[in-house]
Amino acid sequence: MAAVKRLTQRDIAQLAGVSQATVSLVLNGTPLSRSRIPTETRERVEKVIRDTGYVADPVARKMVKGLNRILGVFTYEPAFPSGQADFFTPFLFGIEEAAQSLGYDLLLLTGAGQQRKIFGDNVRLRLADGCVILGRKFDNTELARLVAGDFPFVAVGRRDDAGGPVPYVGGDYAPATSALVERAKSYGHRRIAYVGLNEGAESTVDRWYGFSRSVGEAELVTSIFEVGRPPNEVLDILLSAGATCVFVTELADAIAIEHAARTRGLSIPDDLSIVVLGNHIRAEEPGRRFTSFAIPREAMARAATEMLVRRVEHDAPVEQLLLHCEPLEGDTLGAPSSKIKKTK
Amino acid sequence: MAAVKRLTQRDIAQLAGVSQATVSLVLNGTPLSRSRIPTETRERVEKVIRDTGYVADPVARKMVKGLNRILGVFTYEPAFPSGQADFFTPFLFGIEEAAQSLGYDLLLLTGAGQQRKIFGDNVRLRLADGCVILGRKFDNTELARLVAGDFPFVAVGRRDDAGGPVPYVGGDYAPATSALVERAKSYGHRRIAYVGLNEGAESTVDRWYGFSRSVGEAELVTSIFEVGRPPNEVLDILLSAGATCVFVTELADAIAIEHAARTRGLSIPDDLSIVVLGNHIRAEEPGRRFTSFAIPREAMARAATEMLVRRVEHDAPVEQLLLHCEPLEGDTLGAPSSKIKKTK
DNA sequence: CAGAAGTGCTAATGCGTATTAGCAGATAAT
DNA sequence: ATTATCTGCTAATACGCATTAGCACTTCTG
Repeated sequence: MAAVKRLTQRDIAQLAGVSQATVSLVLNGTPLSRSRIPTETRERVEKVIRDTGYVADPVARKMVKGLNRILGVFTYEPAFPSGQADFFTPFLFGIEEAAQSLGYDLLLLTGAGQQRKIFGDNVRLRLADGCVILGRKFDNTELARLVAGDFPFVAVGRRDDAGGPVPYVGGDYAPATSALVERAKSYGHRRIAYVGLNEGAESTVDRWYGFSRSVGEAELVTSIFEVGRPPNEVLDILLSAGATCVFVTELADAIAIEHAARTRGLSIPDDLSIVVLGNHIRAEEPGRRFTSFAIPREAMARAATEMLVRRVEHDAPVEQLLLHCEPLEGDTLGAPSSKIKKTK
Repeated sequence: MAAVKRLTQRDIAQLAGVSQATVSLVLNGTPLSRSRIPTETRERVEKVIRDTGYVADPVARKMVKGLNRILGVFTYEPAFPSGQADFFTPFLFGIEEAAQSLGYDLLLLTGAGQQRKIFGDNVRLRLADGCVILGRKFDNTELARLVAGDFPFVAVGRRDDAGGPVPYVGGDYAPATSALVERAKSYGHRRIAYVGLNEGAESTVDRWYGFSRSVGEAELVTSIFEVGRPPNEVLDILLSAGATCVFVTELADAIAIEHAARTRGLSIPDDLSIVVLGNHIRAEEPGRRFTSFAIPREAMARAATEMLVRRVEHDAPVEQLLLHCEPLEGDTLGAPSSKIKKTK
């Protein structure tokens, strides 16, 4: 309706019959300077502020102070599309929760266009005091620039050095994977397979590292370093290699393999144990519950947010934190059937 | 680590032997003013910029330009908790999509505590250029203040006047409900019931309005204006009233009623048709698909965001938009069985 | 009763940029 | 030769706020 003219401190000052400086002092004066403003005046100003709903312009504030009590959230992939929703939602929830309790608002950076870049001509990121970065795969050039620069940020998920240590909070996938391997071995599995990528994103590498350091040479019977291959084909390879247990990085693959196996009349876990490395999708999925480990997404996001605030407020040094991933019992890992054992 | 002093245009100017104004003009002068700077000078400045890696401080830039290109998102209920997730996620997705394509970032207001108020002390809504408001039920006092004020906002969901017309984008529930009633009647239903609230939130009122204007006096055999009543009790009432078809506003109630009916050996839709007024939860729910209508949540959110930007950028007048809700075929609405027909 | 200390407030300044008005010199037009 | 136009640049200002120095006045101190 009326012109989109933002209220300024000058307007407030005029309404309250004081100067702009006084308004500013009322809003955020030090206890020292505050004591020089009598209660009467302060209340008069505060009333006008309340009545008008005035809030200091964060841009001007940022110009002079540097801080805004706003945290940026940058996601390399669009955050909400349904496909990604189950992946990002817990993170966003955790970030929101922590931000709220720390008194920060969230600036969701929409990535402006097709290419999501932190450093575009839209460096709007800097409006925030700092930034949480989400995504399966990061742009390493940008990460290096961030590390080199002086803008506070924290990554969710472990990141390799990028011209310096990257502050992050991640899931401790390697030991979690190792633990599952040990569990499989203690069940008697001696012919184990791996299906999934073994390089690329750090999270992938960590899983493979944890797996390979616990599996002996003799025990790893086959590995399929790709995702989304036709399940029957995968199953053929597994069976002909005599695998009694398969570790799968992607839940979707695990589901497909399990389905294929059942179709052939195989029993799980008797004829083939399946272990998934991380609960990628909602846990309440109906039907079979895969043996896996939990990824504490909300806790990771909360910790990352708190770490970020530490960096923003106290210029804290770079921290790197890996959170424990609890094993999920599930019902797809068991002792191999004696029949298969014999064929070995 | 130590706060390295950012390069400013003044530094660039000094290095290039020109004034700050010239640097600014080189960076973003109009073709008009640009033509007044000889190539030689421009290239000298550009070289310095390239060599130093200077980037204009976006904060200062915004300061002088006025708008922040930020849209606020205010939700009356916390947005992310899993219970609400299915309700809010499509909206957030739509908002994000539209904001992105329009070049806006999103400021998620974290609501800071238990009571969510727009005009609280620490709600810094006004950081944004405008605001999208989400929620099942609004605070009418606040809405009135918003309407009276000059802060651009758009509500998602129809809203009654609050001291003036409220700009909104909603779902057109009344005709969608009417259409389902007509469909039921054309199947031969003459004894129809209604289960759900009929007053309160606008969306509720619209459903009841659409229902009651299409159902004749004689056809409405009973109505239960409450939610969450024990399903067996509800079913008793429906059956003793001789209803052949029941309209339910809450999916949860519909599920409960359907379950109770099946338990008693009733067949749906033969013995009892069930119509749900709106797909409140994810459509891909396994099992029975209720006859209902689709709520175009993403489209609503997109339209609301676009409307908001229109208001922010061009000071556009208040608009009110209701989007069509497509009927969902489902399999819980069919012709009443002749047996029941006879009992009538 | 002079000086010190305290009180209540404001003018002035700077943050880094975009933008406008306009200056000095050169060239063209009359 | 005088004015008009163009060229190449810069000074000055505004954006909205936080912050410092300090003014005018009152009250206390010795």
